[in-house]
Amino acid sequence: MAPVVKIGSLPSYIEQTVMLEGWLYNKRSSGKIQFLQLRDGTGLVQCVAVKSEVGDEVFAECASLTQESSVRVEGVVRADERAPSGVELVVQRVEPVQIAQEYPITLKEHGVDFLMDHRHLWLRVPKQAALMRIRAHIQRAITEYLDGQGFTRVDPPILTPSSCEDTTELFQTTYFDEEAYLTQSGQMYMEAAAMSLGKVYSAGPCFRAEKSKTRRHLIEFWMVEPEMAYVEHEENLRVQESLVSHVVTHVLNHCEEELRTLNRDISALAKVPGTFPRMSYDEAIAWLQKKGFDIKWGDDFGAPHETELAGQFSQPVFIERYPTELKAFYMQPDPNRPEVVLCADMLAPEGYGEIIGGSQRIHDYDLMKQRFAQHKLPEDTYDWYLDLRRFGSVPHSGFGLGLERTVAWIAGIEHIREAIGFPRTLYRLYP
RNA sequence: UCCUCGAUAGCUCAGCGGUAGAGCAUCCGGCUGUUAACCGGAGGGUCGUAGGUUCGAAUCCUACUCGGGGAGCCA
Repeated sequence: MAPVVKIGSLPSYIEQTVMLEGWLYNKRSSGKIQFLQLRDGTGLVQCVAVKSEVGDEVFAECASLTQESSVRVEGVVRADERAPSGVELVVQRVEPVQIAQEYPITLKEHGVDFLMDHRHLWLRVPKQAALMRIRAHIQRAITEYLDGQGFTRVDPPILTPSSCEDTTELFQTTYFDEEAYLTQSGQMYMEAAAMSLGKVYSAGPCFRAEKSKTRRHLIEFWMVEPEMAYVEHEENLRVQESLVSHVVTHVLNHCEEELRTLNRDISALAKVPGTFPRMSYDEAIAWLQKKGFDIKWGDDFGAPHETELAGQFSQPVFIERYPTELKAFYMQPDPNRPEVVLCADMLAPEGYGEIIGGSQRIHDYDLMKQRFAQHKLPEDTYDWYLDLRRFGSVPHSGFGLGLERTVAWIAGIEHIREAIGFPRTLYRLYP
């Protein structure tokens, strides 16, 4: 019995007899020769069955295989310059595992709606598989980096009693006799954990019931939220640029094949690692005004503004110190200019928009209490959050990195929905 | 919520007032080096739903349903 090996490792089995276990990606045939394109999750290889060599029975078995049929194939590995991957398998024996019915996703074009309805099958095509691998590598690079920097992963709850901000965008559910909501951010819990462990992060799903229909939005998305005690604004930004640089470098080093499958412009990614450019909100407004945009100090940026701002740079850019009024209640005011907060958004280049939002948090009890009143937040549900300012409060900072936006940018895809296995988009809960 | 575009064969689309079409997929036949293989043949349709205009509607009008893209908001 020939050893079972993975397609990705075939180059080290030249002239040996091996068994492959996979699925038929495509088949081309003539009267007396068939080319079976087999995939197994590690790669794609062409298996050649010649009628005069394998005999009528095996040849007929090959002919019976339909697109996406599962099959074991035994044969001899052969180096061949005509093969895209440099190797082929000369078929000796095939063992159909299951003959697939007429497969819905052909090698031709399909519309978004159809593909989304068949997401469970769409994942099998090389491009989607490459995206899942890149996503996994990005997650690995993130946790590798943070773990290496002394962060401790702490998992916040998914079911929460109330929101971090306002409640209109929350998915409501019940918790026995109480109202409960699906989390839209683990940040407040991370602040609590940081007061115990110093540097912490979470990496998990967030849910926002926003009626957003754009290529940058998902209803359920994954966010990485580091939080650091005794860390102020400046260091917060350095951690962010260092993390993102590490992630991009990791993908460049580990996902060359996947990036090629996706036709990603690798030279653009290679320019990313390093120190990122910065603009203050003030500078950004002035720059936009000079460009002819009708915008004044105190206005928030829209998508066209962000695209224009990020378009100046080949690296992600920080836009920092936004007006206090525009930002979340927990953000620390700049001590020299209380009308702005010590925050920054990181905008990805090439028009991918915001991938990180972060800030230094308010650590003063009285100021936080005042913000609660201004934002009419119910003190009973947030009392534990105020406790963090009652018992050994320290300056601290953190940020949230949108995983799918980061994947979409690094992979160079058009739409964020392909950056997650089973996307939840507006009005789509299937499959 | 608003703006905008769309819905015709299993899929991608053409047809835009006068007999329902093509490519791919499927099935049959041919082909010993194919690369989304190719060549020949066959089957396949309540033209999203409901109403209206008209001698006649896939085509024009209205409403609805479902979906795409975008805005706001955000990661």
